Amino acid sequence: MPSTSEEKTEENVPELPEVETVVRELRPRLVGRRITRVEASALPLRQPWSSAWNRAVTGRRVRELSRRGKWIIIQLDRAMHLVIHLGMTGQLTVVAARTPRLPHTHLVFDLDRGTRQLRFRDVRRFGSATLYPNAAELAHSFDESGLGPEPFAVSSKYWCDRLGTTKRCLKAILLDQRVVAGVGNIYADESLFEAELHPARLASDLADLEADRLRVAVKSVLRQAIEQRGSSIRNYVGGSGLKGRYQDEFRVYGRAGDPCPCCRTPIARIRLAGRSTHYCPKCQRSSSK
DNA sequence: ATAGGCGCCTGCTGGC
DNA sequence: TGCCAGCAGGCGCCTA
Repeated sequence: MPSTSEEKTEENVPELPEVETVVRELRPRLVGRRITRVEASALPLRQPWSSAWNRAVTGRRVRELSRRGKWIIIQLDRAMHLVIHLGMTGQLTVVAARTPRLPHTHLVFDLDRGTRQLRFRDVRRFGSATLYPNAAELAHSFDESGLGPEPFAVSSKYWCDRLGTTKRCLKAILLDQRVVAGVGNIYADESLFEAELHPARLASDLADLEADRLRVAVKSVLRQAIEQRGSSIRNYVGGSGLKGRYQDEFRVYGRAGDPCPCCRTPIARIRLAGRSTHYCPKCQRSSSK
């Protein structure tokens, strides 16, 4: 295991592959450790950290780390669950306690004898940390928000049903966490390119074959991104100090004006579902084919 | 049901 | 050189 995990100052855009990478890298550094002290900054995150939670988590051991969509789930003793969302700029790391604390560090958990710390840093504070007393409360919370299935568990039938019964465009569908959990702006664009589908196409206008092409493309793009440890646009994510490499594989995202890797047509950039959207006007036709 | 807009928040960039 | 508008966007909320 690498001995240090330095934090970087730049930002990242954590979607499913980045969150998965964080979970994988933190798991061996966190599972089995006991939280011995908690320190919260004065500035609130999206979900303010309650001082009562300090007492609740102190003394508990970390049992397991998992991921659901873009949510990081830290299971503690007696089924208590600490759930973290990285928002836009969140970073979760385990470091030696002596490591200088960077600005915008909002939560610090001392581990074991205080030689190491779990730190949550978030420049824009779009992230959150929430404590659930048991698994049922957590499940209820996910349920209430309507969080959709994991991309790798989406069946062909579910997907075609969901797409067939909505008048929304494909980009909006992919960004909707209730349809499928974990896809954000980058992987939505990359998946639509992979599937050769125009982001503005109406979901209900797709033939089942086209819809399924998108389902498979999402899985494929996410899987490859996870293999590359996610994307580091201006930085990297995670606890091991290794950069993600998937940003080198982007075929449309952030490449407006660049030649399409398939046909050399300049990549277009439009605004869709309130997000900047990148696509190839030739490979991704707006009408069915 | 769905689109669109806003607010949250900070840091960077480009135009003048 | 300096200033400031614009932009980045996940999510929850609001209105039309």
